[in-house]
Amino acid sequence: MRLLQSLTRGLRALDILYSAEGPVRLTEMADALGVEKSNASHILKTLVASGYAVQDDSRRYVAEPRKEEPCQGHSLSEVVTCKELCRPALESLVRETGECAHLAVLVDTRVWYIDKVDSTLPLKVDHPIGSLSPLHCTALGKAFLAFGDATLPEEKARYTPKTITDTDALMAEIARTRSRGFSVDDEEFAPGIRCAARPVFDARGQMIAALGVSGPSVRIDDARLAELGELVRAVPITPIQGA
Amino acid sequence: MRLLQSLTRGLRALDILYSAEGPVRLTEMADALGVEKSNASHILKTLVASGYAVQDDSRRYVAEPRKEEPCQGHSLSEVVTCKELCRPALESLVRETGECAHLAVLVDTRVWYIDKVDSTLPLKVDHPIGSLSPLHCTALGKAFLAFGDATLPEEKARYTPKTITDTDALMAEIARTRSRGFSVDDEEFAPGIRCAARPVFDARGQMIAALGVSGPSVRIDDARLAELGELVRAVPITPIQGA
DNA sequence: TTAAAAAGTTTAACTATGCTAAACAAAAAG
DNA sequence: CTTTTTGTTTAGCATAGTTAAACTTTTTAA
Repeated sequence: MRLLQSLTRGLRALDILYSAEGPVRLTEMADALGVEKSNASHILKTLVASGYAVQDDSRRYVAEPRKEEPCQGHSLSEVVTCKELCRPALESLVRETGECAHLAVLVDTRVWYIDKVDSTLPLKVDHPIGSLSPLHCTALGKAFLAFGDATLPEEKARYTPKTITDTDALMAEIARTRSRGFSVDDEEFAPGIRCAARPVFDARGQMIAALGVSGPSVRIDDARLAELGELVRAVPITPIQGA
Repeated sequence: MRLLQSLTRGLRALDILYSAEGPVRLTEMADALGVEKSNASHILKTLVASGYAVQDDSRRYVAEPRKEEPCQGHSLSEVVTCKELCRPALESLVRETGECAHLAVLVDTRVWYIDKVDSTLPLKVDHPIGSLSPLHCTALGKAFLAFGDATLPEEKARYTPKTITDTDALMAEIARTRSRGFSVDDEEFAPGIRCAARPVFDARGQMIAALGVSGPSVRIDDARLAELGELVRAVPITPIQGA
């Protein structure tokens, strides 16, 4: 086995840049690597040319933060910020529709309810905050399937006669959701409950949450469900600042 | 300026590994770089030797995730797993003590309540799930200050006459908390409420959540508070698997 | 301001390094 | 078991990478 000297040294230089407090001088680097400064210069220039480092205005070198995936998913901080920014939207939806509104985020293969505003009517839906629901039979879950990067679960449990358990049928439903701009749940998770939901995006255009309105079927016929969908879709949300 | 060929190629190989879906075969890499496979082999071996990649059992290469900060904080998935694993502890504490139990995670400068089990008694504490509270005057927050990596907030608002707003006094309180093994809140956030809390750690030994029991002061004298603290500290929690 | 020193870049030239090619070894497929 | 594919090692030559020295630029000192 033949280890490549210049590559080994270059990677070592990268290590040094990563673990350094601040910017690193050429001479320091040459000393640290135990090579001539001309050589260190070539190494560092190569790191810069490959996008692994940058040279600041005082000619010192800094490691370029790896872009790859800044971390998969959203941080707790982003999620809470989103929750707080979506609150007014939830409240105004409840005011306008009389039905309750929910906010949820994607966690692996389920949605996690992180906020809600209750309906004031005596007959009402109540998914408690902190509860988790499946993706394939809830409006919030379908929003993640249609607009987020959730993957269709293999297992699709049946909760009601209306639950869509066929993969192809669900794919078609998701395609419809995309073109419509909002997702619906027509008594697919719990009998007597209908729901319409939309995606909420972060500053990078990544879906971070789903926001929905749900109520009892007795108050929500097809026309009303479409109306709720449009209202949910149109409700203004303060843009979430990039992290 | 002289750019180093083998270093440039090595960094390009790293890029390919980082952006690849799964593990990369030697031959693919050689093709992608436009070099002989023997050369690609040397490059990859060098990346491995420098700790930038690893070779799996089927001899394919994967980029080693940059260790530095594996990502700050916990993922939603870890948090929900923790919540579900802590549920039995919350329930058993409520059964044993008659008071209510809460679970919270750290979000920036506040704690976020993500689960609770209510007391069955008519006079009870109720921090709703989804709400956020400050660190310096709650038992859950103090647990993060003492056992987690929360930093002491500059602004320490006064909520009750007992709220500790002096930095030195709070530091002393945190030191006491560390040696005691659990934190307490003696009517520092809301009059008439006392609370005892403990940290919950993940597989890496990082604090992920705080778990506490709280009740009305009329039922909780100093001796009872110490007793609750010991109960909270001793309650068994299923270890959280590493991510 | 000027001179001296230090830090960084470029050039030149030699040889050790890192390529290609080919042989060898080890898995995987048939 | 044989064949094919994939990965590793070896050999040897050409060149990429090293050192050393010249040259620039920036910083420090006078």
